[in-house]
Amino acid sequence: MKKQERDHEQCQGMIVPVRDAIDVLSGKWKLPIIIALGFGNKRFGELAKEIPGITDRMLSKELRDLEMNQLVKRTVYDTMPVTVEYSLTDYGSSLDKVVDELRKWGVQHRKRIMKGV
Amino acid sequence: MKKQERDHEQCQGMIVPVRDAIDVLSGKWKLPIIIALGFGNKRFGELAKEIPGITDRMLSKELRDLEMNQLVKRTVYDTMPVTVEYSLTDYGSSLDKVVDELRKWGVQHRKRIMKGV
DNA sequence: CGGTATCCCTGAGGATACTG
DNA sequence: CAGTATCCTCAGGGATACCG
Repeated sequence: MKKQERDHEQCQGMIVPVRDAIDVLSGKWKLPIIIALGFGNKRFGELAKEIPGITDRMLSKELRDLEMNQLVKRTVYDTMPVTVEYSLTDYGSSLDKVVDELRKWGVQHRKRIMKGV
Repeated sequence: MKKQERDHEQCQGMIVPVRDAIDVLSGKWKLPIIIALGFGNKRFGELAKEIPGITDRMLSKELRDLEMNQLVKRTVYDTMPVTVEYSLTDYGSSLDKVVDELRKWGVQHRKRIMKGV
């Protein structure tokens, strides 16, 4: 096999899974929600406070998406009025390292921008 | 300071930089382009071949975005007809670990989906 | 070869009001 | 409290054609 062919296959081997990940995590809000839940289970209103700028509508929608992808678990307590608690699943927690690298890069990026490069 | 306040601040300290990163890397195509260039400098047509499904228009637009953010460098060679080569900047290469964690997670995710969980 | 110009459409995301 | 309902805007992205 030629070098270009090897390169091409290796390249696809990276691009395809990364695109799978992007598809699940797409949008402005999913990672912030996952991060917030990483600090402990939270109720709807608590999440809304923790995530700057999100509307109720988007929070509701994104939580549903994350629940469908089994990254987040929704638990309803039969109190009066009802309380609902959101938590990360183990699968959601497996994004830990991704989030951490993204955070580290983001910190460096912000520094760079601030210096006005 | 109370525990909730500490948690809140720590949480913001993660969310804000991650959102900075998301803003720069947003969309379906930027990370795939960066990955492809990680395998070596490439010309427009080579990139188009390497990235499944991208249109010329999107490739052109995304390359401009990445160039503006100094993740990618564009070099024009004065041949006939002109050839243009794209390469990762050092800054672009600094996304290395982010991409790798995303790839690892994506591989696991694909396995999980395939099992039909 | 390495793009641009147009046109178009969907869906992400925002604003506001309302409900059990 | 934990959302829905409704309406709206805009940008991401696709298709096709064309250009130096």
